[in-house]
Amino acid sequence: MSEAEEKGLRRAILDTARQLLTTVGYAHLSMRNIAKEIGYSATSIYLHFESKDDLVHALIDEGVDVLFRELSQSDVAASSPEQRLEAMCRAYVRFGLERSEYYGIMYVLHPEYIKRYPVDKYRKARRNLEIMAQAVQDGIEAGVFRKVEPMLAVNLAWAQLHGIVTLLSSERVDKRIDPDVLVDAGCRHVVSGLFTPERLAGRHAS
Amino acid sequence: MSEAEEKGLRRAILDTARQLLTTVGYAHLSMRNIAKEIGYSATSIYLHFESKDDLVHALIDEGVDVLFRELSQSDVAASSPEQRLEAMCRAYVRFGLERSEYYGIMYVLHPEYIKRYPVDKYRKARRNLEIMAQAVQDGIEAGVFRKVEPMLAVNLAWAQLHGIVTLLSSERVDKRIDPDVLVDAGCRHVVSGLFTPERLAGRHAS
DNA sequence: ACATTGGCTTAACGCCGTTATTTGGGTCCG
DNA sequence: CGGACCCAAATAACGGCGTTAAGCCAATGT
Repeated sequence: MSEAEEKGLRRAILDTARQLLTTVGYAHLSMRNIAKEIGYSATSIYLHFESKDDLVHALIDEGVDVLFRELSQSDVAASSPEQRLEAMCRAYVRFGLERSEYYGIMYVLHPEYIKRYPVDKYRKARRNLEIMAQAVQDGIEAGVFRKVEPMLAVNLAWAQLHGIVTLLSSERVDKRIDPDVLVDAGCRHVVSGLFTPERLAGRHAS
Repeated sequence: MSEAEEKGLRRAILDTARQLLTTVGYAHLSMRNIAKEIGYSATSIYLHFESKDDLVHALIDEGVDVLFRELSQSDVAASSPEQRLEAMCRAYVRFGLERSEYYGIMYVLHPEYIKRYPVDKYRKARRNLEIMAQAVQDGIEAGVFRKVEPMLAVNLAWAQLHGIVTLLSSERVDKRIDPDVLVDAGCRHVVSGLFTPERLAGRHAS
């Protein structure tokens, strides 16, 4: 429409698809309803994306950037390594719960539904773990964290946060559990699991 | 076929569906290919299940039972509360990775793809967390675990294990991370996160 | 011998992603 | 000016999906 004329159909398609992801979800995202929304025929989308997977890959790419930006902000906003790590954990969960249109296609969609995205994009996605790994590394060097393998520690942290995000957003967690409390416990659990025994002794102070 | 004649079509449908889940995955599980496999027309399935969701719910029900059985076995096989908990964590991950045909529909399939299953079945599914919560409770009473809310602790543990299972089985974890090492670290992390400071001091001994 | 049941089939509807074909207006060149 | 060409966009169509409606036919009961 107006948006299409200014910035091109490609941009309008992506925006409409992202909006449909939030309203109807991936399961009901179709080339035909994207097309109807922007007032074109479904096949016109194929002039800008070679397949639905290709379109979704482009959205994943955007999501990876958005997440990286939010992690970066949390990284610099906090001072000590452990505060930086915890801040990034909270940012990750917030992203997962609030930008679920991105999170779903980035990390939840099972690979059998979609072609893997190209190897070069993986490199970019990996930055989102590496920025957290750097905080772990810094914490180790500062003597606050135990001497662990940073990438292993970060993958474990990732699994914890990812588990929280997916269980909450798929509404599998019992209603008697307060989501905020769970998220809070998760983020602190991730950080305190890295503390040295000495640093751990004063845990209840934080 | 032969199986169908002995135990009824319903059983053959469930078995075929489960087998197709392992071979082609949920995304390509269809009423038509289940039917083709057992030599009936697709519409015959509707004589035994009112919908595809209904069929999958029946499989979820089976999966819940299988998981409960495996958790129970690990529960009694170990002695101390912390060993029981860790054994159940390992059993959970093993179930998630080895019986992924069940795990996918039980815990990964996004609710938008399938109708929620009935409330009474939720109760049964909750047993799988409650049996782990009991080990936490016992550990607290034995003075080995900190005084936490058992259901909160278990949901956090569940999130950790669920995250590990889903990231591994969707092949999102970097190949340089050894899956066994990750699982091992995860299970120990879950348990050690519950230890009292005193018990934690001797952590490296275990 | 006829009516009724019930297990099973085929036909069909409206979706889906995708490909092949056609339309139609604009642009460039002789 | 006229015709060749291009290209964005549309329509038609294919094979797949879950599901519903209608029909078939052998076994059963009376």
